[in-house]
Amino acid sequence: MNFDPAGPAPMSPLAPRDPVPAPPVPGPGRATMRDVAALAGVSLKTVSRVVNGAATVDADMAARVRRAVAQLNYRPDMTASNLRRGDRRSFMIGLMLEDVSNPYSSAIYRAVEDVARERGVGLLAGSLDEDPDRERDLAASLVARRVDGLIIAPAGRDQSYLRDEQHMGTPLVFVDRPAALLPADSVVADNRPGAVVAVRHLIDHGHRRIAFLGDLTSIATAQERYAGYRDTLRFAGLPEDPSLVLHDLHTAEAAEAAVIRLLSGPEPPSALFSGQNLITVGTVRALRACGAQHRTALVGFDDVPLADMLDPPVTVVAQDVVKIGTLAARILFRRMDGDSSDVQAHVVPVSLIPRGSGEIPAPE
Amino acid sequence: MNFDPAGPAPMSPLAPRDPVPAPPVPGPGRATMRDVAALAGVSLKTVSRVVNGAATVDADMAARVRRAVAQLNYRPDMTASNLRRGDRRSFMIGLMLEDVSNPYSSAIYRAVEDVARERGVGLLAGSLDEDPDRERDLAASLVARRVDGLIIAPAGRDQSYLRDEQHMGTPLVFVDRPAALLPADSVVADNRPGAVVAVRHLIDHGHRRIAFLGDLTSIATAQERYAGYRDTLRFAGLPEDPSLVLHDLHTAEAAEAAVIRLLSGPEPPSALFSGQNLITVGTVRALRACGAQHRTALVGFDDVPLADMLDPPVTVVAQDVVKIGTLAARILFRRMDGDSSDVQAHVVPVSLIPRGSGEIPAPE
DNA sequence: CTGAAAGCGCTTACAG
DNA sequence: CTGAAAGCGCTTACAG
Repeated sequence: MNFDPAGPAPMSPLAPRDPVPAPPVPGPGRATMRDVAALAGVSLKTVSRVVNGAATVDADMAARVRRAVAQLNYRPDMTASNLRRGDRRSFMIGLMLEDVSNPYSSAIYRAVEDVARERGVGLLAGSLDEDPDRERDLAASLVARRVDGLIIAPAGRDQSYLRDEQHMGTPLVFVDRPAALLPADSVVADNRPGAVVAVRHLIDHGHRRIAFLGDLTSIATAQERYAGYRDTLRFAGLPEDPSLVLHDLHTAEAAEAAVIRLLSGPEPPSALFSGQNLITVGTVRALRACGAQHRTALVGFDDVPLADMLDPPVTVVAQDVVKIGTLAARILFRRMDGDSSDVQAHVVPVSLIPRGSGEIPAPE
Repeated sequence: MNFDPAGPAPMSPLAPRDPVPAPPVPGPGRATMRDVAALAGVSLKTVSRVVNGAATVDADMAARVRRAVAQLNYRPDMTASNLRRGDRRSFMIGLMLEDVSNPYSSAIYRAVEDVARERGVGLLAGSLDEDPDRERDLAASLVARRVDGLIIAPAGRDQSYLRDEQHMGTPLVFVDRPAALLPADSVVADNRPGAVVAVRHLIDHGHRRIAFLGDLTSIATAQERYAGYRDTLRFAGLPEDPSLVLHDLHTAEAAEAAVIRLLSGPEPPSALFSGQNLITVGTVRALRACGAQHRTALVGFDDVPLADMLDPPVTVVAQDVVKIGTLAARILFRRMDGDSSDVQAHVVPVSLIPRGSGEIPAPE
């Protein structure tokens, strides 16, 4: 069967469709409060009162103002009112994330957005891509835009450059990773104990050769998870085999290649602990490529979409990302409201979700 | 084996850790250009020149200014300079998405961010959750913040409320879905032909009872994809069975429940066309729950992470999301740069990725 | 090359 | 209850 159905033919990319003869042409400039005042025959200040909903305005005047507002299509300029107002609040907060297109980052974004929206606060966000220079650039640009607070998943190993801004009164809350060389609130997952639970789970299923697949060693959470892995091996009296420790696997592709090499080696591990969601994805691909998915156990840190539908389903230690983002936002707003209590490091618990891959037993 | 390894004990949630005695206390107010000028013993205007990198400043004076800037920890206030500058540019654009935590939306965000970053432009973004009221609220708040342009994946069926803003000179570009009742540039996927390709693929594998699993009928892309489904059935001379057409499946959960009911019915379809990524996820779950994943064919619109690792791997018609976002951003900046050519509807092609689920043949 | 004056769009602080 | 004046932090347009 081979045919072309009715309906519009597929169009070439970028082809114009329905060209509109009249493009949007800028008309006259924007109306200001002055213009509204002139049209309504009142003072500028009266317009200001009406626009800001002050109760003490004569009903007649208010009506005239509203008519002028509608007629001129007047839109208040928040930017100008912020400048003059005493508190200088911009009603924007900055959000610095690893990569907005990563599910972890975007879940944080959404959680923060939901809290900010209740207060009429906008989000100005950007991705850092693990680049400390980008971190500093983005921070500077957010400060220049006078955000009222900053939520940061830091890329670099030193946030002391923010000290001055902090002393100027901009609250700072760190998510996912704590601040380095700067006292500031933070909300992070229970990384080290979470890794302990993951590795212990594998040991409990009889494994003694357990590989660690870690993210960039520059990342605090990667360090913590590795520490949990080592702690657990040591406590169980198992040797740490350096050939089973793979660091700096930042992408799914890097993890996939590294795990294929590992499994093709002379003494492959019987179990894998993956330190992060993209690494877990690459590891799943590698196991499949080697046909080892049913004999090599796997526990991943961070949940992965559709992990429960894979064969075998993937056991993970899951973070409560929404809780982390929501908590960070609440703390930030509390600080913006004047809370000056001691800085706190909040730790959000993780949970082991056994699904199958982590319960594969060690060969006798 | 059951033990507790060394290392820090798991902490209770929200427990304070490393309490810092000295909380961040706001110090003196922010330094202004006036303060810098006074300290450096020059005029305000000279400070302005130095800060903005004007070449025509005496080296000695410039050095004094720079020293004062460092000493006072002066940070330029972009918000104030924007107000005075002739062009009134805020160097921010607004981005209105369905849901930032959805992979489709966050991929658009990242693509737009990458283009905006090259120009030093920040992103002010928000989620609409298919709510037309939220769309209007967010648009109003972005306009009040004087964004230089707007990229919109609209939720409602009427964007004419933006006409005035458009005439005021704010460029508007629509992504994923075209603008309704407003002439504006748009960048959308090749929805209807993409659906044709998907359904034809199933027919080519012998299927005659093909179900349509669609998103909210209020969504333009859902309408287009449904139209493509109908076109293809009609052209193939197949009857459209209303019991096989399921609309308004907006979440994975809704899709899962509906597909389970469908498959448990008297005359289940032999193939499924899923109209969107979350629906595909729910459908995969439903097929698995019914044990039907190897006998019921499935083609999904939009790619799904790990779709290639499922059993069977899921055949999809994939959009080039990065291209859509990048193109929308480029068009917006071109408009901001003064391009006043005709409004265009850009269509980005989709591609069929056969992986297994779509190639399951019809029973005899 | 440098600076005093005026003003961006609005709100504050004060008189009437 | 209403409005004329001053000023938020900065840049423009103009003299020197």
